[in-house]
Amino acid sequence: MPDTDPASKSMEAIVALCKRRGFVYPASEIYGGINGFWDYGPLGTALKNNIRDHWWKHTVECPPIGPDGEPVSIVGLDSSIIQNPRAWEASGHVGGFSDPMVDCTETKKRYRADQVLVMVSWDVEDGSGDEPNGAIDRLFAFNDSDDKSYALARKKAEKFAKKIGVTVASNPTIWPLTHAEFDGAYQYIVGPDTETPGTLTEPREFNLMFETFVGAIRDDSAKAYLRPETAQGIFLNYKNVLDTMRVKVPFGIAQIGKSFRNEVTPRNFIFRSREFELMELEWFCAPDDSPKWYDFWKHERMRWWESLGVSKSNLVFRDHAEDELAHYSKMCVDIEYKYPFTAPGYGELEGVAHRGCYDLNAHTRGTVNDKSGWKNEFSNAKMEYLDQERQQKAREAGLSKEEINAASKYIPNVIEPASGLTRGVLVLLCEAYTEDESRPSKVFMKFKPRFAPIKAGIFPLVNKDGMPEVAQKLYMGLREKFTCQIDAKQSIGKRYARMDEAGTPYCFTVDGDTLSGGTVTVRDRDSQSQERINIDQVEKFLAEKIGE
RNA sequence: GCGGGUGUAGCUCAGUGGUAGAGCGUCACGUUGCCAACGUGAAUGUCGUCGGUUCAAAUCCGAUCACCCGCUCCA
Repeated sequence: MPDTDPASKSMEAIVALCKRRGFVYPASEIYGGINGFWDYGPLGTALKNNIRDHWWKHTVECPPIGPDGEPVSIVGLDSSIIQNPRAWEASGHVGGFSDPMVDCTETKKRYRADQVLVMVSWDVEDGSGDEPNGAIDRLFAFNDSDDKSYALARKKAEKFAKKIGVTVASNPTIWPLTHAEFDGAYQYIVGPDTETPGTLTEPREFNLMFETFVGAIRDDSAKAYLRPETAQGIFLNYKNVLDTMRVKVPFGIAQIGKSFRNEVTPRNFIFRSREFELMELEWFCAPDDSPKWYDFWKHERMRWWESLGVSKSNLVFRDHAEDELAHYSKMCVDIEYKYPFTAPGYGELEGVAHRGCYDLNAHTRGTVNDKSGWKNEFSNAKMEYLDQERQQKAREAGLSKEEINAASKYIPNVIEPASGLTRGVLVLLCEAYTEDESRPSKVFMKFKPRFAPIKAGIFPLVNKDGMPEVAQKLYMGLREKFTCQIDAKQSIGKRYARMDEAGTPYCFTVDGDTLSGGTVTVRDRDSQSQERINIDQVEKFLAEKIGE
């Protein structure tokens, strides 16, 4: 029985197979590659498209039944990668997406500048008050919301205070490292994990958005950004969709597309790359309905991943703690997969976020982004929604005009299931990779038939006695409906082995009995067992297996 | 961004200063009677890249790029 636990699989072996069989290549490899970018080969592209099409079908074309028993309403969109840069100011990405970082030159540790606090040891009980005390030229930094780090800094401060004959206040003043008072005073600051002052660098900006220039002139007025997520394109078109598509809240807008993040450290094959593909659904609903929909999409999305053939035991939910929520998010849960490089732990595959009314509000004129401080004086969109069903009910209930408005006018809340398509590819590759010493290829890719890049191999057992002609005829009939390959070269075993590594679920072999009795053998990839079926039944057989 | 490791054919790797190699894979021809069979033949390399030392560099030195591992980061 082959082992299905990702913990037992080698990432290097999976990467090697991906290269060898044409799933994934390093981008611009003949020039030495480029960090954080990958090209999808013929089989990888097919696998990616199969996952993408499955998502689109189950999200847009044939969406699930909602919690109230009614089919949910979702429309598709394909927005531009480059948008007006003000969109990214409003969304908070230009300000909030670039966290200033400080490095410790001694310990080589890196901290987010806004998460480092400094104990201002001027505030000692020697009566100096707020006046800087020249005798005390050492400030002790620690990590925000880390009690141990605070205790350590305090201990260091007390030791130093004792040396110079003062005591530290029981409740010392604490300022963030980003406080203007510390400009040019870094030589006095002792980092959270060191004893010597002056090892922290000035905060440095790490903007994760790729910049480009629109038009021929490369100045700041022409600066634009490659989108770091597809979601904003949906929010920018929310009004357009509402005005033209006869949709009403609750409804969803779905989009699949490339996104770009200038990651500090791309790592782990295609898990964290700088160019990747997202499948995002923005679900708009009334604020008081939002918990119901959050819960619905959370479980719906897990069901969807399971429908790809991913083992339940390799998937988990992980609810975000309050302090790790993004600036826009009220609640967030990740669906995580047990990747070989995270096992026995799990790594992110999809996030389902409750974004509240943050995004629609952010694109409304007059809104001030609470993270970046950017004031929106450019948008001309009003995002408030009039819920006429609620309005009608409120009227019938005989409520006052104010009460009717309160009940029926709102900025919709957003539930966002956002998954990485390219991470889905990685998950299926890891999930399918199965070592089996007993077979010639030593390894096979156990894709669920529906997602396999190649659905069937068609082989004449030997290249004579009319078998190639019969195989060719079978192939010509099948190729219009299924991606399949005919192969008459070399030994039959070698052909099976090749198909095992490509993850082709079924191989049909034309042999002597085909010529006399009209049957072919079907070789099953996973069990390696064979059965005979009538050559006329091959198409039906495949259709049934792939539909499962 | 920091530290460690690796880089030679499509893959796995050998080759420690003196003519660029093996196994597997790929391709062609022959053969074939169900799991990488066999025979014959062929293609595939600026030894990651750039520079230095040397009569001579895959090999020694420096830089750089990419990948892997550990930190860091991941709205």
